[in-house]
Amino acid sequence: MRYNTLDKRNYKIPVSSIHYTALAEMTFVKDTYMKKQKISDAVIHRLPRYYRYLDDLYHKGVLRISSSSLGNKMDITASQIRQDLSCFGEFGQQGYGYNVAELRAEIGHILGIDYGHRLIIVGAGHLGHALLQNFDFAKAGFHVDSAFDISPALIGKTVGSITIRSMDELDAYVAQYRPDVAVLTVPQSVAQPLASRLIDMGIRGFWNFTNVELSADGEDVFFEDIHFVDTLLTLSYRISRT
Amino acid sequence: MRYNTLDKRNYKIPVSSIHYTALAEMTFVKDTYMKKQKISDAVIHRLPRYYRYLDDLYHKGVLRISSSSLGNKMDITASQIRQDLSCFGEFGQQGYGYNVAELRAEIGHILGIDYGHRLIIVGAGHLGHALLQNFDFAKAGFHVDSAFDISPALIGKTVGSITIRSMDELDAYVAQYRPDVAVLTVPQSVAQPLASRLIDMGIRGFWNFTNVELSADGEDVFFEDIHFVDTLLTLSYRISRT
DNA sequence: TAGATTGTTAATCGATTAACAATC
DNA sequence: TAGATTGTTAATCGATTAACAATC
Repeated sequence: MRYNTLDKRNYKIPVSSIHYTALAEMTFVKDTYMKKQKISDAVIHRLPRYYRYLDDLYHKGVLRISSSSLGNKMDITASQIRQDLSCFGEFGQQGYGYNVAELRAEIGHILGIDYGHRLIIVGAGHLGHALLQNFDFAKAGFHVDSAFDISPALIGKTVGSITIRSMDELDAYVAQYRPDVAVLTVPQSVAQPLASRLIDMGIRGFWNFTNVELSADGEDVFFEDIHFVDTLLTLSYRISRT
Repeated sequence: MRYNTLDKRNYKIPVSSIHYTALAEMTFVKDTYMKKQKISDAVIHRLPRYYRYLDDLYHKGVLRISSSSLGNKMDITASQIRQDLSCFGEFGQQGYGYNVAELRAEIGHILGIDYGHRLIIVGAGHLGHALLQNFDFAKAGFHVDSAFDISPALIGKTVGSITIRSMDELDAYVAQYRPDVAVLTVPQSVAQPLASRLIDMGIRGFWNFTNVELSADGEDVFFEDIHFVDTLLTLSYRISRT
């Protein structure tokens, strides 16, 4: 059922025969050689939103949906949905639309939700604490391995099922358990040196809650920044001119 | 010194003679009538980042900067910076560049940082609490007026200088003090009805930490969403394919 | 089957980058 | 002054939308 268009002559091979990671990065050209097909940031940033809407439909028991009715709900064009999805494969059926459960699973898979990523929380102050208490990491397919802080008042404390460890144990812990992602809920001043240290230890993903932009020279590292101030300023801009 | 190009013939009038709010929304056309010149979302979302970099330079004591050196720091083109700024006026000087303090102040002004916006925090659970404790609202030009919760365990408690009020007092409070923005740190299930209620009471800006998209039918209301799950899924996507 | 809806190609629209005259 | 750098117009690039043959 699921096929992927591979070259200009529309020669198709089953998606299942290609490793998924590779799929998003390549497309075949006429001579059947591979060539990188970059997925634009605009598309990538829409994927979680697609997932959110499909997950909602799924839990409401909706079985199928067309690009046009999904577009209505999401306030985007049906064309955009079909164009976006076509970056990753063919998930629909003419005359029918998309099977909600199937498309939800496919997009979840593209997002890596079923990969079993593990993360650590570095900085267990109010914000780190709030994430530990409230945030449903499993919803994004993540498992919280451990949390770290320098404060003696916090070390040893248990939040949910997680016991806060001393920062002194960080290096040994990362070396042994090799988490995929570090959540940075530390003061700004220590963010970059800490990130550099974690990168050296092999961590390649950062969920960065500090208000600084982090850098990793040359390495294959990804930062996802939550810039609270920036979003609040955007809101300030909008309400200031009406 | 600061002028704004107003029509196709490059007739210029001093920026100071136009009310700032209006400036971003209009441009003159040949017949000198006003016409809306929409500032694109792409530009708007870069403004806080410009502010952040300029604020940093300012605090480091840097007096002037050219678009090309700022572009180097920010990893964008000098063209883009000049193009973006030209939406709002002329802030530089040929052969010199931009005065850091002046440009910082101008962009701050465009963002409404000096407007004196007031906000309330609705939901004083872990996340609301963390924001009250840690977040420097003043940095974005906001003042926290009050916080609200339904939990008897929280009502009456003081966090920093803010005493948490009962949700029962919300309507009367908003009617009397008319805050500009509401921070929504409440459970998903109550987010939309609560937002609708606050919109009815005249609130037009929402800093939304719930994972649902809110709607305001027809009204002139702005939502700035912090979708934690979405950003974490974006990170998941990126680390899953390398 | 006929109607609906896909995936994809082509057309359009908008955003980014380059180039350059103006001028500090 | 000469060099540097702006603001702006033009060129390019990329993203969105429209259109439609394929087909369930």
